[in-house]
Amino acid sequence: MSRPTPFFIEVQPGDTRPLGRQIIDSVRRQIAAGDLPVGALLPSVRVLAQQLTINPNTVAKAYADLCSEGWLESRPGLGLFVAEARERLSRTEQQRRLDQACGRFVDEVLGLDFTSEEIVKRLRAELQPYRARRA
Amino acid sequence: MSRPTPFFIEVQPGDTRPLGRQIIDSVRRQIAAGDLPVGALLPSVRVLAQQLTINPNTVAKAYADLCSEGWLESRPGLGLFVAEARERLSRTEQQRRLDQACGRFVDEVLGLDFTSEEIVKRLRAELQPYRARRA
Amino acid sequence: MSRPTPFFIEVQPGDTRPLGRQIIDSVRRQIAAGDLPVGALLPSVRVLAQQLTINPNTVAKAYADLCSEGWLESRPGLGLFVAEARERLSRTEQQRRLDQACGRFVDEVLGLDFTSEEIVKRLRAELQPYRARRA
Amino acid sequence: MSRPTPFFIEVQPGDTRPLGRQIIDSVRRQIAAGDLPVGALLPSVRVLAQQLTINPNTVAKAYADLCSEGWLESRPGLGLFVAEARERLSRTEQQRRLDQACGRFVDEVLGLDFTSEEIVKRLRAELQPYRARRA
DNA sequence: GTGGTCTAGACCACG
DNA sequence: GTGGTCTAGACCACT
Repeated sequence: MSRPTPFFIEVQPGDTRPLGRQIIDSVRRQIAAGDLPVGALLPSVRVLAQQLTINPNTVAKAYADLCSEGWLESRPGLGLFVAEARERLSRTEQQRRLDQACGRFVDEVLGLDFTSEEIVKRLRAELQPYRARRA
Repeated sequence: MSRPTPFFIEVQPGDTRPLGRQIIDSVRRQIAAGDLPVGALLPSVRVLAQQLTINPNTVAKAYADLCSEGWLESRPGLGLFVAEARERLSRTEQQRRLDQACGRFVDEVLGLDFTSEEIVKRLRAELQPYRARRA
Repeated sequence: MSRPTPFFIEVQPGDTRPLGRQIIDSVRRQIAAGDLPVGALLPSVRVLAQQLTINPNTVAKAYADLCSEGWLESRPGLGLFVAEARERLSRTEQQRRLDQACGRFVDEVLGLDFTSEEIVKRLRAELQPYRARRA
Repeated sequence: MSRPTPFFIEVQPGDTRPLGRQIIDSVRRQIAAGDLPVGALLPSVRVLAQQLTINPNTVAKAYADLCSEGWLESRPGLGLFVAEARERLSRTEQQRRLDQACGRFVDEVLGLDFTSEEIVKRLRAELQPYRARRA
């Protein structure tokens, strides 16, 4: 019987993202980096809510989103587990999302005085840890 | 006697960004790409609003934001003009914004089945046209 | 459980500045003087609007400007907070703004019968309370 | 018979002040610095308007304001001349204007990372040329 | 409850 | 004609 994997999320005071987003992004990164292996059990809604001193509804909503995105799986009565990696989105949908992300990214860095190469280099560093799902 | 530079912007129905954001992003890209040269006169608030069939205040707000970001300059009674490029933000602030943009970008592409190289290649293509302000 | 810091702002009838400007200037001074510490929660848009008997949009606009200038930070659903101080503008941009402010100031005091020393003395007094961000 | 003193005003493209303000400020500075001596004849409204390629109404309005502030004097049929220096405003009114200018100035330099001494030093330099009216 | 966005229409200063 | 300010009221997402 697996106990919840040690699970670290902190709500950063300086972070302006909505709480739910912070949880989702954090879990996704930990899974993608391999820190949360497939089959790992996550802390329950109420435990995590208490730990972060936030509203349980916020946690439940974040978990639900992670399930519908295919990162987590709910086994009723047992809890939430990290799901097997699987292709969920069509190729064209994935391409669409990549395009959209690239567009937003460029909009955000447009006025900054960096060369394309500086930007790409910085981005590579950020991408580096997350190879788990592809290998 | 400078007439407004031909100026193309369309409000895409499928675009989820707020209207004002779409205007801001479009103008910034056209300036950064060199399509709107320094000193160019922009279409008036009322004209653009009518052209896009949106509320003039929405346009005015977008223009105002572009002014405070240093892309445009207002001449009372005359109109809005593309401003001289200048390095407005401190180096550390620029780095902070690049970091933040990279973080958001990775959060968006995390579950997609692309290699880092595929992602970087796609991004390079998106960045390609915008060298004006740096060269 | 932080309640909004007691927050005093009054719309002066004799003040010719736009309402939004009065709010912005007042908040900036209170932050710079240390009366509003980092992390302090500001009164909500609706509450302040009611307190000043002005339109909520006017307050929202002022708050938004303070955010984009880096004085405040928005946490969706929670409210607006005094942001960590950070050097946002480049040195040359800061110099540019100081030059511009000096120019405007001299234009305003030109014809008044004060010596430079009288003017400087008066200005020192005005500057005195605002050392918080620099010290 | 005095001919118009050589008189230099340029409308700066980078200057965002209204045209009328630019004229007023420029004339005041030239008088206060002693470059335009008492009794000097200014170029006529239509000449200056043509020289700057702006609307004569704008020039006329600027000249009228300079007259009502006591910097210029109109001798009907002859033209506009630099007026004798005289105290036009009450002491309390002068004090009120100085206070107001100091307030605005501080509002403009608040977020900049300069010490009071740096600011005062920069301002002294700007004030330096204008002693004519007080001596 | 919070802020964010958009619409609609008024009034002002500037040219 | 231009942009800038303010008011009024609607709808959305987040907590």
